[in-house]
Amino acid sequence: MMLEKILNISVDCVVFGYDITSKSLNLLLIKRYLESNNEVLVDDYVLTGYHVYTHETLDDTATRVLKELTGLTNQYKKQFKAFGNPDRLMRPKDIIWIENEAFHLRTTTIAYYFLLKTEDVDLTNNTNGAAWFPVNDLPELGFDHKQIIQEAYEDLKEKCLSEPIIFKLLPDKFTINDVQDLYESILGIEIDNRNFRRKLINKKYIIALDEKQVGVSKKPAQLYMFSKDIYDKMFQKNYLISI
Amino acid sequence: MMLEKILNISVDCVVFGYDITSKSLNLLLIKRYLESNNEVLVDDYVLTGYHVYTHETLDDTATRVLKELTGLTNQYKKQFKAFGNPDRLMRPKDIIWIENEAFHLRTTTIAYYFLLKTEDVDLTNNTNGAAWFPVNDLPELGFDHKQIIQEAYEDLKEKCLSEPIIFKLLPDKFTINDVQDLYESILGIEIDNRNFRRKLINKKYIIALDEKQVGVSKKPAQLYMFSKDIYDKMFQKNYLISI
DNA sequence: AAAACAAACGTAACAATGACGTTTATAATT
DNA sequence: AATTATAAACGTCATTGTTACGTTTGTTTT
Repeated sequence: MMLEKILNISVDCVVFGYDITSKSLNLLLIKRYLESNNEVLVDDYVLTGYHVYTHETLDDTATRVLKELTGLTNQYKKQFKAFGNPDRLMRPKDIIWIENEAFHLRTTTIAYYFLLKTEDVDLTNNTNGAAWFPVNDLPELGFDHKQIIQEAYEDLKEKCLSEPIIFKLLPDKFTINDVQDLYESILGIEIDNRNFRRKLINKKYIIALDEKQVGVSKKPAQLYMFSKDIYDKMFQKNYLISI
Repeated sequence: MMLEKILNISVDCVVFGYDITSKSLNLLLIKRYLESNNEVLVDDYVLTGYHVYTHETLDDTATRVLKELTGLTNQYKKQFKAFGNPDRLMRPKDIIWIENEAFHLRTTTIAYYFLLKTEDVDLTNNTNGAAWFPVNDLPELGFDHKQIIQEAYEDLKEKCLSEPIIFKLLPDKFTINDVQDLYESILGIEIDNRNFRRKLINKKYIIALDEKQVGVSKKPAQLYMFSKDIYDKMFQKNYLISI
């Protein structure tokens, strides 16, 4: 018998974290493990997510989910797509009873991604098996979360070319090479350091600080910061049509 | 008494249509009018939309909604955002009864936009008061549809700069000036015709036909077509970082 | 034949990018 | 204290893409 389905809405969060030390762009995933009668039913990783409380906005839900997992608030957040295929049954065995009728629970998820620094997240007291994985070396993933991650990553690749969101992944003070390393990690390309350096230094919103790197055993690099104020002020749409 | 809300999912469609004759970018909206005891309760326009059938994908729903309104299929379609504030009560007076408990129906909508030609839509037999409105001269809008339209338009403005979606709004055969007029309509800017012309003509995927305009009382313009095949083949990501 | 119109052409100035050699500042090593 | 390794920083040149604008060409209307 084919059961009717009722709709449910959740939010899933793709949490990107950059580890500046290892120059690795990572994803925060949650371990899922279920066994019954010595048989392993589920053994994989999933995104963090939760259903939408009735009085929350979708953004509220995403913010809450991130906070519960990492303790962090005020991180860069972007809603990038809704996934709602009819076969998205989060718990296929579960049946909901309404008015003596049985329903499957069909879950549509609104997917967000976050950009933050791995060093800002403390996983030591974490009880749900959360762990970081490099985006290019992910474990087995549950549900359709592989696809969700893929689409989030594509969106990130595109957006980082035209908007200064890259600085959400970096500490407040960074070197030019930090930025280059990050672009190379995200895009999987190599960039000429001399040209990239000149390009960034000439931007008015990339501000040289009175500080240099400390604790390095070579010439310490100049530290810079990104000024969102200046960026926003000087940024007028130039409408470059590049089709 | 504050009722609990239950969740519902719908799809709303922002239908952009370009009228090449009047050079106007339009939106297809539906008249909403309700009165009771000679009192006008609702008198405005809304987007077309419908709730998601349980066995449909979200894309299916959008396709169905467009077909029911215009008869058209295979038009350019893009899911651009989900809107799900808790105060989105589509029919505030309506109450749903489940297990002898009363619920408000909270509707989350997955918003799509379509790009097509007004001339492809036949509204003469239409019964639901659908009509075209220039994007810059919209009537009073119901629900939060003004915001949804605004965000769709922003997305379109951005996307048309980097992807050749503009040709979805034009007939198969067009002049260079047609393309320029459309860009000027969408972006609200003026473009130097000579440079724009050269730029486009030099693209390998803008193909000159063996035809010229007919029925014009001046020098007939060369007709062109857009080759998606060539575009896709020659388009390799160049990763231009332009922050 | 002349006027009107818009497509099409040419060229110069400028800005952005990319490739690559050279110089400079610092820390570790000897 | 001198040397060396390293990477930041600088300079130059070629190429490409964009913008501005004067000029020419082809067609239709009068």
